[in-house]
Amino acid sequence: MRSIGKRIEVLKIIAHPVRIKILEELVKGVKCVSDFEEFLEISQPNVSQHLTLLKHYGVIDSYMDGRLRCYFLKDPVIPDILEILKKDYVEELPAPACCPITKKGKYPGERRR
Amino acid sequence: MRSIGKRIEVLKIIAHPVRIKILEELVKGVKCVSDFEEFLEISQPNVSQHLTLLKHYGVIDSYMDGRLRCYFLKDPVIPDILEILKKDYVEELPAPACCPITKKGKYPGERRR
DNA sequence: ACAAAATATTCAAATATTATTATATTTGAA
DNA sequence: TTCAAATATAATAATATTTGAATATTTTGT
Repeated sequence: MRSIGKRIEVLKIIAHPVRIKILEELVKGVKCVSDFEEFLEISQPNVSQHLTLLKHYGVIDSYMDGRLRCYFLKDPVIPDILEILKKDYVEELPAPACCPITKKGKYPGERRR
Repeated sequence: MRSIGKRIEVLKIIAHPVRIKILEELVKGVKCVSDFEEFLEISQPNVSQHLTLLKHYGVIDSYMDGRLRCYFLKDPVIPDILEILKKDYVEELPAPACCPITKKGKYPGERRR
């Protein structure tokens, strides 16, 4: 299991529009570089760069299949993260009750912005 | 509800060790700046910068309570993300079966690294 | 062995992020 | 209304990220 620090690193790495798209494809199944090149609208070298980065952080892995390099998901956190990104949150969290006690002590004042 | 792009932005913003610590405190309840200053080992201006950033992206919100500025969680995605960061994943995702069909066609070759 | 297809690497430029330091603002109390 | 506590802002310097362009590598079929 990854340390909390490593998990935060992974979170940072996947928090990129192109890489999220890549991962959304990979949860559906294996894809090779030229498959991505087709539906992401970026250059082949850039596709490779993103894939290499994801692989370096252990998010995905790959194998050769003939001439094609096929990528697949490895880190089990990914499906959970993607699910949360799509989840329907209707409300904000409830605002806290007035004037909670912090370590600095409770103040009686009215709330202001 | 946020767009997918905005959600990815939020993901990126929270993917920082200090900001994760801040959020882990805030899921427990309201905290003011000097509370954070105490247990995060960073300067007061830096604490404010992280809090301001989180607030700017709508992750947290705040109110004045006397002299203290109190921060609290706003974005409902945060508890879910924090839960995932702590979740115990025992295994990697299963590797895909050999030689799936990609858009480029199925290759018969043996797998290689 | 050679050529072509598929993918990776390298480098540089542009941009973004981070933490530090110094300074400013805001608030309640005296 | 002045002072001090609490917090915010601004400017800077250091570092990291991102992309594009050019080039290199790897693999299979011939």
